[in-house]
Amino acid sequence: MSLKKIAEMVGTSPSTVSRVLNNSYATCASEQLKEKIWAAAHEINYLPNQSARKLKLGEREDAQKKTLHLVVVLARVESLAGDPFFQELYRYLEIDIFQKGFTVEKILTADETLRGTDIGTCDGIIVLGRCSRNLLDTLRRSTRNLVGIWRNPMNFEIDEVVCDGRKAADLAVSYLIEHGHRKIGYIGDCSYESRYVGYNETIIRNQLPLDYSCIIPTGQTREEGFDAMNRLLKNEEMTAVLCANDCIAFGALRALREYKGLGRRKISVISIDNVEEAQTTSPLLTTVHIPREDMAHMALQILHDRILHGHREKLRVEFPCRIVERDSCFRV
Amino acid sequence: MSLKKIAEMVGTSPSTVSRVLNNSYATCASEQLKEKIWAAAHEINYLPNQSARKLKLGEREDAQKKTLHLVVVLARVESLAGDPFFQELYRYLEIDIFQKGFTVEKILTADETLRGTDIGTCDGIIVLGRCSRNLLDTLRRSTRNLVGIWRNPMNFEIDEVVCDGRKAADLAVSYLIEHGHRKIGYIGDCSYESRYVGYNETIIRNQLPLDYSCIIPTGQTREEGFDAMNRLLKNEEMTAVLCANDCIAFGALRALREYKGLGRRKISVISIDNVEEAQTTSPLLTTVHIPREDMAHMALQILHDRILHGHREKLRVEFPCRIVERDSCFRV
DNA sequence: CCAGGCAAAGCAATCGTTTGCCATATATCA
DNA sequence: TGATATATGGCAAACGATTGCTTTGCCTGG
Repeated sequence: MSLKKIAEMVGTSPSTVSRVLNNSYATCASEQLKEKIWAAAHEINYLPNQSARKLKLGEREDAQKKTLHLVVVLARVESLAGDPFFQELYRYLEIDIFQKGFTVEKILTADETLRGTDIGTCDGIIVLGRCSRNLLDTLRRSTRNLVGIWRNPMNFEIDEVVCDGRKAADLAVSYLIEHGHRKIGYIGDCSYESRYVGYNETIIRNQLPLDYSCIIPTGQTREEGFDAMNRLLKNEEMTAVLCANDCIAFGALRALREYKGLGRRKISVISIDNVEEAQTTSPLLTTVHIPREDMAHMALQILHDRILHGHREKLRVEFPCRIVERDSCFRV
Repeated sequence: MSLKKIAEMVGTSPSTVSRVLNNSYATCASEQLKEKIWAAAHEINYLPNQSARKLKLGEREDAQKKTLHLVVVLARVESLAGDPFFQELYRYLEIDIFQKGFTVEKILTADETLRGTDIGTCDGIIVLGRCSRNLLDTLRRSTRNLVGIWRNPMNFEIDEVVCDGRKAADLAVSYLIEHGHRKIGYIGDCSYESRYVGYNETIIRNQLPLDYSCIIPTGQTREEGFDAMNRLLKNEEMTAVLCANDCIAFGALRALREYKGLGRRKISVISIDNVEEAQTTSPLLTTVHIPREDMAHMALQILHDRILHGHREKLRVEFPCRIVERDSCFRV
């Protein structure tokens, strides 16, 4: 299944076969020979060896080659691979890349080693989610076409497409405050997450009390959201809660539905991400939309432009987020 | 960033550098030289060119090589890429492969062309979801290590891991019948889907009337499920409905929640797949569990075994499915 | 003092594809 | 007819990594 075999079959040389199969030159073989070559190729079901192809073609620095090979790096697999936000984001990227006729390779990494991967020879890299400076430096050394998609602002020296988690949280908390809530809880990651910072800032800016018994540090799964909300329900003054992401909120909503405690309590729930699932929960989830699709498109566009036209100064595109009002928040 | 460059830096030959970096032979260089080589490699942040590596290593037919490269083919992108069943299935595969230290490449294809992909040189292929005989033949010609994961039995001549959609539907409908339902609707694909066949068979076997006004042929999105259920609600005798997959059911449940029609109707909803989202809907969805995780593991195990120990006869592993009882079905 | 053994390192071929350049053969024109 | 284009196709050198074989030098035992 190599060019040489085809060449032997029809009695010519590999070079001619290559040129015919790639349509490289109009006049490289007679019509008769061309036909025989195509026939032979079909007969043995020829597929070019991509390794050989890339090896040879890699030298050529012309960015006009038809098929770009992109790499998407997902660091911190443990926490990010299961997050529907990144799953949906990646799906948008993948479909878009597919439709453009390019190829992608997704690289998972937990310990940030990149051995065995193709990042050295690809045309561009997209990094998903916060990652270490160390990893980023490694990536920077292997390509000049590097775009990050973050949910937190990261002052790295690469092109970035961001949607600021601090602002998203601000939007959500402000929305709750406008709806008359004074005692607003928080469920989610409290260590690095800019969303937590946004929550904090907005509470303080509005001179509301910061009650640490209303703040439940937790992971980002449905289960954890469920448990956290059950704990939070012990606080009788709290009327609303911001969940750091939708998954947590799905669990929280379930806890509320199953709540059998005293009295009739209507707790408002808001969160951030607006993944697809938020359209069918009960009640439908009010959440802050992070424009994954737009972000994916923009990242790809920047990368494509970089590859074709080289580098200008560092680019930073920030997307605004917006509240999607559904049924999980009430006025008090 | 090539072996040659490192060799030049330290004043030796590429062969020696290769052997040192790969630890090929213990005695291939003096300690002093080794150190210098490692230092140089770190300095220029050397990463081996995978294309060159694969090209060279490809010849070696020994299956003992440490790092297997697998390919997962997802045909019919349009309909399958957005299906959470396949997303979750792929995630299990991906994580498992990642943890084993192998590499994967996911190939999307709509028109079934495989040009530009690496299927010719990989160690094994997994096919996700029903695909054409034509595509399968192409794949078969490029590797002997080929496993399909189907939701329908497909009598192809390759190893397959299946969970029979007909039986799943049978299970679901029987469950409804046991709960006293006589007029059971169906929402979903009616053209090829074995699930529809199962629905039909079970209705007939139980001598229930087959009412085509209760059967809504539709796609597989939440939206379509929502619309279909709204149409179905016009039929006043129907008390239960089987949705061909969970997504449809999510939309259907929402339609029920928002139903403002006459009287108090409790429609039972059951579906097939048991994707993660089914754990947080309202009401929690009763559904037939398709063991994606087990199927993924099994497929990988078969493939691994094939690669290491060659071929015996064709393997076919069928996984049983089971009802996961939650809150969306009622007794009449 | 010499044969044999081993450590240290290089040579060169190879994987499959592409492509610049060269060599024919045939056609065209002055 | 001789000179010049043009069609047709092959040669061989890359791309980067790996590895069998060779070479060189040094040490040791007889």
